[in-house]
Amino acid sequence: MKYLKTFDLIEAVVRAGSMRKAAEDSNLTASALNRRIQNFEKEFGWPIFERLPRGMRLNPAGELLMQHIGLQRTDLARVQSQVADLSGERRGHVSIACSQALLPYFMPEQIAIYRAAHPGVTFTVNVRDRAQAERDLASYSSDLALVFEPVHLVDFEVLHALPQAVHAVFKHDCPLADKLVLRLRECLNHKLVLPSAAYGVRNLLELAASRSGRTLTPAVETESFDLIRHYVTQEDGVGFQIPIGLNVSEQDTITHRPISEKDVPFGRLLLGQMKGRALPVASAKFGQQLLLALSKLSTA
Amino acid sequence: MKYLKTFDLIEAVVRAGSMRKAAEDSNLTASALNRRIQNFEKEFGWPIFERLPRGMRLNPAGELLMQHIGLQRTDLARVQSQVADLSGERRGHVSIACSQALLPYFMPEQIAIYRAAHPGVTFTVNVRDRAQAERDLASYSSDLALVFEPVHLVDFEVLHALPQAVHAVFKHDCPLADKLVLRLRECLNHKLVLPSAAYGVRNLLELAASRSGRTLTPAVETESFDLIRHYVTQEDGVGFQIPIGLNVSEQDTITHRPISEKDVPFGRLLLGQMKGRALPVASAKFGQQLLLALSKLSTA
DNA sequence: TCTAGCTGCTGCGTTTTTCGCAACAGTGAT
DNA sequence: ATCACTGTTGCGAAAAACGCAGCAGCTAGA
Repeated sequence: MKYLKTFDLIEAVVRAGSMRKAAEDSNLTASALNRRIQNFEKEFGWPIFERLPRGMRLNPAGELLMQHIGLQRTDLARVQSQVADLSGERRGHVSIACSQALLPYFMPEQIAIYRAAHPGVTFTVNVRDRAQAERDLASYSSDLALVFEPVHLVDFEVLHALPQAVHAVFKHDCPLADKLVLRLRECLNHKLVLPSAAYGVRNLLELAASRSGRTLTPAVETESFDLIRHYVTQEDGVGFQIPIGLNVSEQDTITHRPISEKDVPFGRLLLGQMKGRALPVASAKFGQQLLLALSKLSTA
Repeated sequence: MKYLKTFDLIEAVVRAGSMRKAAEDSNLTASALNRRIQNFEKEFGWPIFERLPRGMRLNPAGELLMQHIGLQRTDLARVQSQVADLSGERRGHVSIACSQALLPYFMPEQIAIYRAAHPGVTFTVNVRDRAQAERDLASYSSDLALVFEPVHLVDFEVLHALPQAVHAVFKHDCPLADKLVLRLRECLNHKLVLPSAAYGVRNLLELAASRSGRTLTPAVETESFDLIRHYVTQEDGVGFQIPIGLNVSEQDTITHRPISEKDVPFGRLLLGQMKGRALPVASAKFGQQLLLALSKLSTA
């Protein structure tokens, strides 16, 4: 869109931090870029950059304008997506921010299902912890979010909530495998492999432990859920995850059991979007598919 | 804003119904306008007008685009309003759709209060019935709505709800004035001056009448609340309104009494905005003022 | 302290885009 | 058939955007 070029240039300046660099990135001379920005500021009524000896930085007015630009872009994408949809062809792009637990099985399967029906739709999957995911929605850099136990919940419109028990993960020959439901104290006697503090599972465990007067002393602490699953096969440890990130096909090496709700409360896996925002067709439809899939999981 | 000129031209064509007329209105030649629209359609990817032998009309894609244009405009206004606000000066514009009952006393007073504090803020007051008011919000042609008993309530975010009893209005020497609270059947024996069917008061009365097996046969039916108030002084009739549109200063000529809630249920005067929309600063602040004023009324 | 290197900014000639004029093809009512 | 009206297009002129070169201001490093 040509009429959006000024906005592109403004963003280029923000990214580059100086006009001359931004001009190079945009295949323009600094003078032309300078004039465009100055003209825009004149029209807009206020300067949007503060001029520093080492370059340019957005001022508060500019920050507000960037929000507008983001909204404007995504809304145009939504319109074009809807138009494409009523023209018969389903095109578009879906960007979703989701927790790490969804990466191994759930999201690949869901995306494959959707793309089988609509090959013209492309996807961006952003791995975000629960706080970052909400910021993603607010800045329009993700259309949907599927996260475990989000933090703030302002501007987060919940489309579906799936309760998930925290599961303990261990080698299949671990004595813990004998029972169908575990108590927390049974697990704490083993070597602990825990996700780091930003994650919802860790949060739930910390709460539960402190309530029973104990502290968690992990042998291994990591941001990678993958590492948790694999480490317990090395050393006889116990990891913790939510079942949507676990699968039966691994049962030959590792297995998992839920921890009693009496010890660790259920967390909620939330599917949501920016409150009040009209999503592009592709994202809205994919959101509906996710909603259906999550509903099936909760009844199963 | 120059970069919005193409959108202005598109709107001009929609309004005029043909390019040549729109070109005149926009101080342009038809050829220049024609090219701009064609170029835009090319960039946009789809035609937005259908060409008829007698002019041009929006196609479905164009209708979607118009939504985007409306949103885009109002969001820019919001940003500029916010920027003006953080620059210290409170400028901006407030557009509000409201029921007729608010016109004589409530809105003038509230607007005067606000403008006394912020002389830079201008107002547009659109008189809309309860259905039109919601369409106004959805099309971004009004920021706020203050209406009695709205109909659909989709996309209508309620900021405050003020219960209002239906009041009977009559000359001060009417025998009805003897009691403090009236029953509906007492009023129906007089000549009725009723608002037309689009209004909430009429709706509540019709429901109440049919429930008691009676029908309303108005002597005068009108869209003007003003006329209702004044007609009852001519012929000894009974009109119906909500108290927020009535005032003590008229007590020398006409007076009013509430109708018992047993007969006619309370209606709700709703202050609201488009769901999920971020309002310009001036509109948001004025909405807060209205909210406060309505709260005082409900406790008084 | 001086210089090299970076910044944003501006006058001027050139290129690109847009515009106005006139003419053309198609439709519908008189 | 004529007339009025529509949208559309070729072409020269006006306007806007651009590139080049050079300006002043600041800072880090020799």
